Amino acid sequence: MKLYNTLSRDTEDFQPQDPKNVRMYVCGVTPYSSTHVGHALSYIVFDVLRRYLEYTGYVINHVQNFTDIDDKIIAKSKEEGITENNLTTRYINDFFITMDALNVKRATTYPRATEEIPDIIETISKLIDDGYAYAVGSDVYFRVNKSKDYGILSNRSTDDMISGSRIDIDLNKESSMDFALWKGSKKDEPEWLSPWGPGRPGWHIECTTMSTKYLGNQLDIHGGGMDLVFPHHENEIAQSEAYTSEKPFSKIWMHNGLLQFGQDKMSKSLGNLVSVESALQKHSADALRLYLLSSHYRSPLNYSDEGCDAVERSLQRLRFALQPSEGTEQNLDPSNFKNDFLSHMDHDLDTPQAIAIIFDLGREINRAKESNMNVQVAQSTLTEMGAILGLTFDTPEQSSLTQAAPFVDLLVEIRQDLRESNQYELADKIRNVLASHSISIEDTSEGTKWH
RNA sequence: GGCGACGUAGCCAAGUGGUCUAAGGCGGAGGUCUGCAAAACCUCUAUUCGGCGGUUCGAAUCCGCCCGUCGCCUCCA
Repeated sequence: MKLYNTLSRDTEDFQPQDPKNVRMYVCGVTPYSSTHVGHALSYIVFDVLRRYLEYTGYVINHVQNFTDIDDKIIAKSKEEGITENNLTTRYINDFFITMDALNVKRATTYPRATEEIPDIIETISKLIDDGYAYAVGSDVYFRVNKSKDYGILSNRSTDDMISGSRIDIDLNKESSMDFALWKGSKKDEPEWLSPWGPGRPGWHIECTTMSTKYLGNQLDIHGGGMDLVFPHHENEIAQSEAYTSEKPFSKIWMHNGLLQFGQDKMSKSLGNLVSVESALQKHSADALRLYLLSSHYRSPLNYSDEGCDAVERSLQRLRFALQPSEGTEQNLDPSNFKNDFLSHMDHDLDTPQAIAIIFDLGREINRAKESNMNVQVAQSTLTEMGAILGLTFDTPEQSSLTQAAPFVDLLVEIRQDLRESNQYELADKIRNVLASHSISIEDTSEGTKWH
């Protein structure tokens, strides 16, 4: 399998250190607001990567963190008058409920920064001992100048960064590039005891501690959104390689393109977020997933309800293709479709092309059904390919209809009687009335169906 | 100022130098089926890939310049 590596800016053959097991670390969320469709994109992409790697025989150790302490979390909990832990636990639960609803497989381990403080302190201590970090009062900073390769991931030089910097220069730091590993606590802030005084970990260091602790010094895949390349992942590389003295920290760095909304990026600061919860009220999980996978994972994608609606309509055709069929003529052989599907997945997770194959097979099945062919093998292949993309092909539940079902059945029955006595005007009236309640009628060779 | 991405049909969106007179989806037009529909299926819907040059036997794909859109450099998936 080939994967694009942000580090080399090129597509490379994927070869984990261990031929059977894959160590994958995916940057998780900072839990202080509802899970939005941008998160969904990122985690669905890595879910598909994982499903595909598992399909090809690898065992995946997938670690995903929660950075459950930072400035935003502190501010939000103050605003709501609850503890930081209450706030983050609420949104971590929201995250799990959302991911389950999207059929995203659970990671192997979900470490939380606040539960790893002793290890984080140990990591920082070693960095200080080795000369990579220094304390100023109760703050600790990483000494960027000591990292010769700094900028290797985001392809920028420290000189450029300093000259174009929008950050106010902090006089405590040796260099404006240095970043905080430990932040001494201010008034009314949560704090943990440390050799440098009470405080909390800075952003970045938790990932170094957790990834090395749960996956070892070198990862096979490290992933996250494109917006994490700088400074987060750049700083992780600097810290981690300084800490372990091993390079590279991760063999492959994968970054998904960011979801746009209208003209802008969807982001917390712009406040143009669409929560997954609200998206799932309008669209099925399959439709949302298929929509997000319909453009390549490294391209930006513009989220729209219209786009999801279009995908929902297209899904209906696939669901139809999977309905049981009694064909007895020769088998439809799906092996070419499967081979094409897999070769597109092999090519840097080319889900748009893979999806095109799924639609090709769906059409082929429907065509074969009409000529009474046996399509069972082809149908199970279609289901299998869908499963690699995390699609269930489940028919969306119309829960509001279950109570009305006996009445709809009755109307359909009456309509059938009317049709048999050629009273089409009344029959069509029933159909129109049902249609106005979003219930559609289909007269098939096996009787009338409604949904 | 630095780094990077993208510009393909009415819309969304692939495209791994030659099988690209460019996948797939939505929408649209016509047809088969049907009492009529719906669904499904069939046919059609970009001789052309922002513009201009260049490399090559050959470019949507590589290189340069220009125009336009966006992202990162500050919290972010």
